[in-house]
Amino acid sequence: MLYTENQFKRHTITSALPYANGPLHIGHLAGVYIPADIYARYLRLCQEDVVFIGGSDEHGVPITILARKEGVEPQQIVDKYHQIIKQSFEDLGISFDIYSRTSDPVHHQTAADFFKNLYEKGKFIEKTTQQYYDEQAEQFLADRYIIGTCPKCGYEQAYGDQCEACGSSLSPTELLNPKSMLSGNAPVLKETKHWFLPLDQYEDFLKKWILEGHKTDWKSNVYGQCKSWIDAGLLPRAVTRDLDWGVKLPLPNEKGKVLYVWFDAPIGYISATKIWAAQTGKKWEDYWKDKNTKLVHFIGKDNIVFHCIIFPVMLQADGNYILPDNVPANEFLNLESNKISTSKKWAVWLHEYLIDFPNQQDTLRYVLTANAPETKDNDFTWSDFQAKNNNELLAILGNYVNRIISLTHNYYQGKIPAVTELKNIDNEAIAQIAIYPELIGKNIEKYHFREALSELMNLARLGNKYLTDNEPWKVVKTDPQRVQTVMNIALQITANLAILCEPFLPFTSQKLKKMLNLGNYTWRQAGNVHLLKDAHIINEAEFLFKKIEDEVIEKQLVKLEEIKKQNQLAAYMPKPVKAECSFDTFSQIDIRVGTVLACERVPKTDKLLKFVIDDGANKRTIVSGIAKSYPKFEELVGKQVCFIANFAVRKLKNIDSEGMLLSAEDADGRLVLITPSQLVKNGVSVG
RNA sequence: CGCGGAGUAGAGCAGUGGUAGCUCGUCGGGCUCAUAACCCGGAGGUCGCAGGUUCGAGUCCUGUCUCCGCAACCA
Repeated sequence: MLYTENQFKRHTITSALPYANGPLHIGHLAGVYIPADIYARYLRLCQEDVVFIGGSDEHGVPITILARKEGVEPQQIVDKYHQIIKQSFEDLGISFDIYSRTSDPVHHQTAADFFKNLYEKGKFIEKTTQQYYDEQAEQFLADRYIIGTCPKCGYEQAYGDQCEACGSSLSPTELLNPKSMLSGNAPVLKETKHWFLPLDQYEDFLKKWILEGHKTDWKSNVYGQCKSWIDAGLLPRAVTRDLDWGVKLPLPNEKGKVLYVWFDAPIGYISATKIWAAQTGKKWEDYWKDKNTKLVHFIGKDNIVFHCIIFPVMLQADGNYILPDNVPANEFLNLESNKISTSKKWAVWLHEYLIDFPNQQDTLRYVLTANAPETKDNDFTWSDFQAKNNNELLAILGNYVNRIISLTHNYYQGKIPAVTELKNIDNEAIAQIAIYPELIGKNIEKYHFREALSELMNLARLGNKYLTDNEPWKVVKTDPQRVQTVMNIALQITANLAILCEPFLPFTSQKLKKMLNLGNYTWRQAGNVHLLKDAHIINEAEFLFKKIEDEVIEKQLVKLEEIKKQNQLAAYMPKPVKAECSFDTFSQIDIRVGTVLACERVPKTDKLLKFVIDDGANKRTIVSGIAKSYPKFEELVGKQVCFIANFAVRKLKNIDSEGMLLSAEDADGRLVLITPSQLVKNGVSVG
């Protein structure tokens, strides 16, 4: 039984299938899986009939490219990441009823059947087009895998779909001198036949269903995005690809073609349901073809068009399926002000988090829920992570539980005391407690998870205030009867917290129930002060949360700093070669080797070091601006360096500098002195 | 002038016409059962900018700047 209007018998909850070409990061969790998990856990606590589906998306071109790069079969790539991803979900407590994968035979069969069915009903249009083909790699090329010269700005590294230098969108045939990224050869145009889903024929359906039907209940970002697509006019969209990795096209005489990954991926939701139903003795059709089933897709904003336009059109074309009731897409989560990026490794990886923060899953779940990008892109920072753990989770919730349990053991040896007499202040607290299940539940049902979590914390705040207002530690000396009542209610609040925190903080809920010896209650059974019976025995207190110290956060920040540096190095592009220079011009410069005799900082400067160099004949002073790159400059003494010997003397900070040290500037701006690879005589020339 | 979303206290976020709110931080006080945690109170914002509609605008309209995402074979 739910709080908001509910005409549904059961719920099918899907979460976007993560692409199996890399591990999961906090962006995935915050955007999709935590909200979906809260929703699923909540509905189960409300005793609703729920199936919560996840799985790996294992097809598509990037996986074949990655496999080629690593010299393995695509199957090995997806096996590897499927395992890692699945494990991360389990460890984080994402309570999928099934976590499947699109390489599963049941999925291949389901997707092929789905296509064949639409094909036989004449729902597709066939078109033959010219497309670039790499003869050496023996495959057709996706736009992104063709590089050439941009016809608009002349940039030589433009992609087949877009020039990153001037920003204009391109089609591969516009590129001058196109080259395949696979072999480096020039691709050739070749005819190929594909099947298209005529989205344009469904415009009226989409207008009615989304623009009229979901104007108020869908989130503004989702609705706006759909409206924009529909208003712009939809075009037929290819549902097949020339590729050998994916679901084979179930038509005779059509070798080397597979279903477009976006056609097959959402069918993964259906095939996963089939597998789950077979394992549990349910009927999968109930969850996909019964009007009394509520279908909800949890996704990130990049996926809106596929879940709101394309997949619904597929379902509608079939005609027997239900459509999603809602698609609560989240915006994106940034990390320390920068976009999370798998390729740039700018991410907090879940499998690493679990090692660095063992048994602290709920801290991450809490932080990502409290700061979820529900209405706009939000930022994850480690200092915020620390603050939310220490000052909210631990201080408000963890500490409340701890003070109550400790007091119960101190005063009553762990036995729940009976209520003696209720005063106004108690009745007020009881009335407050009663509103929470509905308050939190309604927010969850409206997909306001951030708000729901904040209300949960308010219940803990209520407990803290109730305890402070009643001061049992004082009253116990004069009126022990009164303390029994206060402690009983305070304990009942703790029991309510144990139940109501389950969707958000499942590990904490588990621990808390164990501490209280609390049985399994449904959501509806919470909200009152009769959860713990008189004289019921509770267990010893244990900490729910661990304080996170500065050093731990510092370590994470250093890790990110390191990644930033590596990215800078990786992104380095050599500068264009300078204009031609004659040998005569070059030989006017006298470059020599010398040994550093002394080296010291020039006072009141940031960058300057003063060197004394043995140039074979004399000592010479050279001032060089490399101090930032050599914090341990004293270690340079004794090293051989190269310098320009015939520059005119130049005054720097009132020191005569007799030459210039040669150094290479690394991609990150660090200066590295040039030094002979073997010991040579001081004063010899370099040329 | 492609489309969509967003710009509100130091930070992170609510708020779709009627005296500007929440969490954290900060300052002051109280308490001492509790992982220096808890409770109370204060300070702090001309709601990106400029116009307009209205008795009244963060909220509606127009323009403008900035950030993010998407642009249909990047899955």
